[in-house]
Amino acid sequence: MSVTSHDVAQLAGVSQPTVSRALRDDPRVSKATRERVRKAADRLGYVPSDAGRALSSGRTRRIGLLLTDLENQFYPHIIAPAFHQLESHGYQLMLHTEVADNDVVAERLISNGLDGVLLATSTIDSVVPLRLRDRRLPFVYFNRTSDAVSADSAVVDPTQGMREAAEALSKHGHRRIAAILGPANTSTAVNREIALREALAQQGMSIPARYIHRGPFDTATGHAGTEHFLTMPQPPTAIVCGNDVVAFGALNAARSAGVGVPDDLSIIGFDDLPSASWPIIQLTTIAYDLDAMVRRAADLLIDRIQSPGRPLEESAFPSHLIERDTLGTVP
Amino acid sequence: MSVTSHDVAQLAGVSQPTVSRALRDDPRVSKATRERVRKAADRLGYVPSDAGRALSSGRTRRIGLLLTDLENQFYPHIIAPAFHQLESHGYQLMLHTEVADNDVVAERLISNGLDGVLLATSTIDSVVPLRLRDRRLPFVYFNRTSDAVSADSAVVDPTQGMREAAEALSKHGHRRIAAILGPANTSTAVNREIALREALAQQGMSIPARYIHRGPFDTATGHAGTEHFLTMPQPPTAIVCGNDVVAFGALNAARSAGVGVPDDLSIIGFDDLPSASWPIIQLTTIAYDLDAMVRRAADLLIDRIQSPGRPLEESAFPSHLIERDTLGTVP
DNA sequence: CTCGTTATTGCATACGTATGCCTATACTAG
DNA sequence: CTAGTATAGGCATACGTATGCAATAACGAG
Repeated sequence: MSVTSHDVAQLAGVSQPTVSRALRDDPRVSKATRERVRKAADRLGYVPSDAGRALSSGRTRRIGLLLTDLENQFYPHIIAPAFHQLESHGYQLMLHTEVADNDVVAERLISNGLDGVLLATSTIDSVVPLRLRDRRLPFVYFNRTSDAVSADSAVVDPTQGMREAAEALSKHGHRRIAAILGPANTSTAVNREIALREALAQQGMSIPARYIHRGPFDTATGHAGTEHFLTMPQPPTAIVCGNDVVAFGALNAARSAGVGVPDDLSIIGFDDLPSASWPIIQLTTIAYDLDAMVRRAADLLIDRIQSPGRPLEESAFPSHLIERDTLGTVP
Repeated sequence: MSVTSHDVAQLAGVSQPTVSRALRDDPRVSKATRERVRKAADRLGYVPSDAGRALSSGRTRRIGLLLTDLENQFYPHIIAPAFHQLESHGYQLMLHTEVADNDVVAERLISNGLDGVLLATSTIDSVVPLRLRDRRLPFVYFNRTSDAVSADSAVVDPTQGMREAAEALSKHGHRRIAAILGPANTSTAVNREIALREALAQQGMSIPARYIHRGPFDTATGHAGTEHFLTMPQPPTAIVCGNDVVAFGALNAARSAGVGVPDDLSIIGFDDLPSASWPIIQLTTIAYDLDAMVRRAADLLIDRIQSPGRPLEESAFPSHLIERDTLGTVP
């Protein structure tokens, strides 16, 4: 049906292995033959089969990216740089998402014959890292980590950003501060909460339990949490959100409720997504170099694939506050 | 290294082909053996290799999705439903993006051994459809089409939406109407322009050349176009945008310039992305059922794979205007 | 008791590429 | 002139699964 390296070999008058070598610029084939093979391949429109390659070489030059869900506005900002960074190293990206059964995910990752996996999703209790380790399938934690299995990682260090946020909140006179946090079984949610509490403590403040709302990192969570806070007899004057997407939900809830931002309510995000700096949004948020973080994760993974024995590398990216229009002074 | 069907066969005391059949519920293997094989497979943690399967069966159960770029805010809304619809049919999704050389893209699609391709990107002059046709690789046009090669397609019919937009604009007293359109080599941009011009003509209006701005379907285009219009001695009172992402750019430009929307300027989008209906945005836009369109495209493709001979199916999804807060009355 | 059937399983092989090893040729050094 | 050494290419085979066909066993009918 389709044209194979054997067809090319026949046309060029060489053996199939020579075709394989010629087209991959193996030094063992002479310049003349290489040219002849190339010409034949072009003429037949030969395209090597990844499946054949994978089976024979044991490598696919494909890398999996595991996300919780694709709907989330945060993920495109991971997918794009990951795709390009991997592409520049000659790797292709395969998307995967969590499904109900954790083991099914692991099976898919394995059956795909991936050379490595970027885990951008792992909850603390996921079995995926275990399964991957058992298979000796290289992987890197991105954004989140899991204590169960150690691996290279690229994450944000929220301490500096949260410290600056706490200082700014204090300086603007905020005392009643709420937080809308991510799921308790994600390292990101936990780390940000810890950093936030410590930073507030240094300012002599704290968050009471009633000012805490938890949920997935999406707009619905931000919306629901903010709505809830606004019905309180003494609503908070500021809300620190688990990430920008949550903060967008908070902004929407405030607008719907007719509550002015930042006059009546201040909102702080985390991630500094491109849309956070849009003139119509101008979200005050904690920023870090997301693109660089993605690229680092990709590089770590490729490096790990090529030298499985090298020591673990855990890189944390610093964060800082970017003040825009959603943080105001308490009257 | 990894466990294969041979290992399972040995443990279960059967031949390798029997393992293959047993695990795929082939009726030719007895219930007893099937159970024995399953047990052995579980015990060894056997996971079949996609590469082996692909090579042997000629099918990969993988489908490619070709996009122009991953940065664009529009694409996540395609990727997610496509991913899930394909998954529900037992197919996996592979992302691909256009790169400088058109032929390189086609080669990748081919070498991947995909069972089919969703073309969400094809410019009118792309060679990709030609290459795919030559390889007998099934594909479906999504959103855009190309005249060079006919294939199943799922697209928006903008006529009704544009008609309603023109009526609404007219009713609100707009006479100076501008448009920020997509690239001239995309069918979407062309179709929307035609529909818009016809609809305006029915209202006795038209768009002068100086009120036309063209560029990629991104926020930068919307921003630049709007900035440009606003510097004119007689700026338009309304801008119809090629899609919502462009409209977001327009909103930003207006805000930056201190121009009120909709008091000084009305803006209309196209797509009705989830964020268009956010309280803090409230974009007036032309809507259609994007999710259904994606699912249709996926279904068409799978159907085409299974019955290559069936007649062509071109489905157009109707559109309509959704009035929100960015369309106002001219003073 | 024999023959035709059906139900199960195994055998052989194909899929397309990569790679270790051997061979043949040409070339260099002594 | 010979032995040693690159250099270039071919041969054989492996990778893991699926599948057409043959083989065996079990079984019932006559």
